[in-house]
Amino acid sequence: MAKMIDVARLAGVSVATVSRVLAGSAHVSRETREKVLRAMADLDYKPNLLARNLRKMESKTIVVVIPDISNPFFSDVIRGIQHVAKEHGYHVLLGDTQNDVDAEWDFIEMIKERAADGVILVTARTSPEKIMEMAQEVPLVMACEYIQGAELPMVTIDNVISAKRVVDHLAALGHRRIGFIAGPLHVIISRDRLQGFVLGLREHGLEQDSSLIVEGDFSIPSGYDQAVRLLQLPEPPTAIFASNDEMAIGAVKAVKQMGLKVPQDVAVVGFDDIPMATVIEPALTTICQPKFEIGKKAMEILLQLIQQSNRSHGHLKLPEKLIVRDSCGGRLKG
Amino acid sequence: MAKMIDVARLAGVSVATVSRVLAGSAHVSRETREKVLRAMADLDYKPNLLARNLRKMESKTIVVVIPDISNPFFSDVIRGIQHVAKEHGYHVLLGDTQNDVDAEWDFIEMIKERAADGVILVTARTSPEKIMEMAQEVPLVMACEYIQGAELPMVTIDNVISAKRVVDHLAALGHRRIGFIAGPLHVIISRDRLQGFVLGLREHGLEQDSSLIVEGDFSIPSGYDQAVRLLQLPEPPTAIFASNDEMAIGAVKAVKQMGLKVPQDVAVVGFDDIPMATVIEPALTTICQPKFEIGKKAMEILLQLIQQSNRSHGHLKLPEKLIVRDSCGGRLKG
DNA sequence: CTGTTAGCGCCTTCAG
DNA sequence: CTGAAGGCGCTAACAG
Repeated sequence: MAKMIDVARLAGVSVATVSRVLAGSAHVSRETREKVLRAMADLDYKPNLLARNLRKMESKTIVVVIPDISNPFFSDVIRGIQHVAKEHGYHVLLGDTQNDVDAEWDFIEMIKERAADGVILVTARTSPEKIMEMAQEVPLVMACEYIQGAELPMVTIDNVISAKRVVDHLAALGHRRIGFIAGPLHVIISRDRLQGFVLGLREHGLEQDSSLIVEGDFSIPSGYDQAVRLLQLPEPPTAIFASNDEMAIGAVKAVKQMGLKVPQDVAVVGFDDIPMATVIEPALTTICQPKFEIGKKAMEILLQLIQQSNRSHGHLKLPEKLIVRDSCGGRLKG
Repeated sequence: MAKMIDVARLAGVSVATVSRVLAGSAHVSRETREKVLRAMADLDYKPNLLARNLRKMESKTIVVVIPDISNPFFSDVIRGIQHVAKEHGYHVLLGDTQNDVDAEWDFIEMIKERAADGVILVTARTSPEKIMEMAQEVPLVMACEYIQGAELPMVTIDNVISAKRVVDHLAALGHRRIGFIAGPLHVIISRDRLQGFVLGLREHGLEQDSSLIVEGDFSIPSGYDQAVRLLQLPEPPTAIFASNDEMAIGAVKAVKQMGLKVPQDVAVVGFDDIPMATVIEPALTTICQPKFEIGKKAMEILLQLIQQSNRSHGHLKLPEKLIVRDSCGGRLKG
């Protein structure tokens, strides 16, 4: 593998000049540049990034920490991140934690080892304190998840408002008794969605029956189980709002299993708009998070953090969209 | 950020000794080791990987090149890769090409820039010649995809046999007129699956009507369109075998749309066993590739390639599984 | 516009 | 068992 000095010798210049050509510096005469370029081509020269990185004390790499790459929700976020990363010459290291807290922290610490220049957290099971402390020292951005009141860059949607919009939709359709399958309540976005749900209920003067609120774990089976619970109530709901699409899919299965129809007997709404939402029948009405945009924005902010030590970013909330498909039907009869 | 010399000074030893402790060398007395360890802890010392990598001329990073991270098929392969990578202290760089050939090549070339020690190709749109040439020079493994007759490590299933097994299954169920939706025929695994299909037909003495073979592009809409074509034939098939699950899902939609039932009127089989296959109704009978295992195996082989220059690996074929769900029903009536 | 030179932080002989 | 010293290949002052 040819190195810089080989190019320099072949072109009859110094390594500094070669380096300048590589950097696209303007302070090189056209003919010298061409000589160098030719020598590089002749030798099939590729700069050694290991050396460059050490010299510049940067890795041109960022880590994106996600709980589980198999979860389709994250792939669009990652695509957004990679899109911006690529434009700026950054590589994206995959930090799939498989829901392991230690793994999460290991990935974050890669920055201190200079194996990465920054980190985007799309999951945060580590304690908020540790994360906030780390964010003081290294470029760190949170996406999708966030920490309440934290002074660090976070890119999410407004989960409260989004959930409330679903209730608006359901109320407009005539539903007055709505069941809610919450996500695990120890994560903040689950609590936000619940809060938005309750807010909507109140605003539309709908029943607030605590037996209509159940808690799942974001999985299809838990959506199924909790939907069964709701449907077995003495006075079952006419609509079920699940806090993510997986649980909504489970709920649809439960409704069908009990011999009822979606949306005629029970309307179902999801959250996130994953690809599966269009495959299930009926296609799911759901909230679409701008996943790609969230990834892009998170990466853009991270870049700013890396370039200057500008720690002045706060919580950015991107607009979500309500996608109306078939799982809620038209207006309720009666 | 403390560096090695700081630790050395605090512990009253030389940098060489600190380096030895870091490497876990046995040639350090217990008390010296403890002194050093304490100094490292006191200073919160983290080795600078940039420097280490340059010195050892390695990046402890591998690139996994995939066509599209949003395609759920690949996430399990990546998980397998990451699982092994992690065990061996390697990082995984994401090479999502978005189906762009140039991007593919750029990721492969990262090895020459020493930004990665090896590459796993889960897609290969670059010319076989270029890839084979590159494989001579750098550690490279192919997974899922392969190049016919190439002398490089490849980990896949046997697509011919797998497809034949599907025909076996359908034939056993009594189907004699089977439609086949091929993948894009310029990719080899599509041709393999077609070949297996024809082989099965022949073996079971079934009709070989060329109008029963159509070509899609692995997408849901193409599966839908091609299924419609098959069903509109004067003598439509009683079963449709799609070359991947997405097309099978499209086919199921087409069947239903035409007022027919799966599996009663038309059986449908897919290929790959993606998560969606269990969500669609009826749940898809399909071929399950050992994706996680393929990823693991590919990474293990890559590691061997990196460690020794052992280029003696060939084409490894892992066993697939036929997953029987509901989309084929029981035996055909009559 | 071009060349010389001093490191970046670490690992690894080679001595002792 | 421990220390001294020479680079890995590149970039960025500093000179000229």
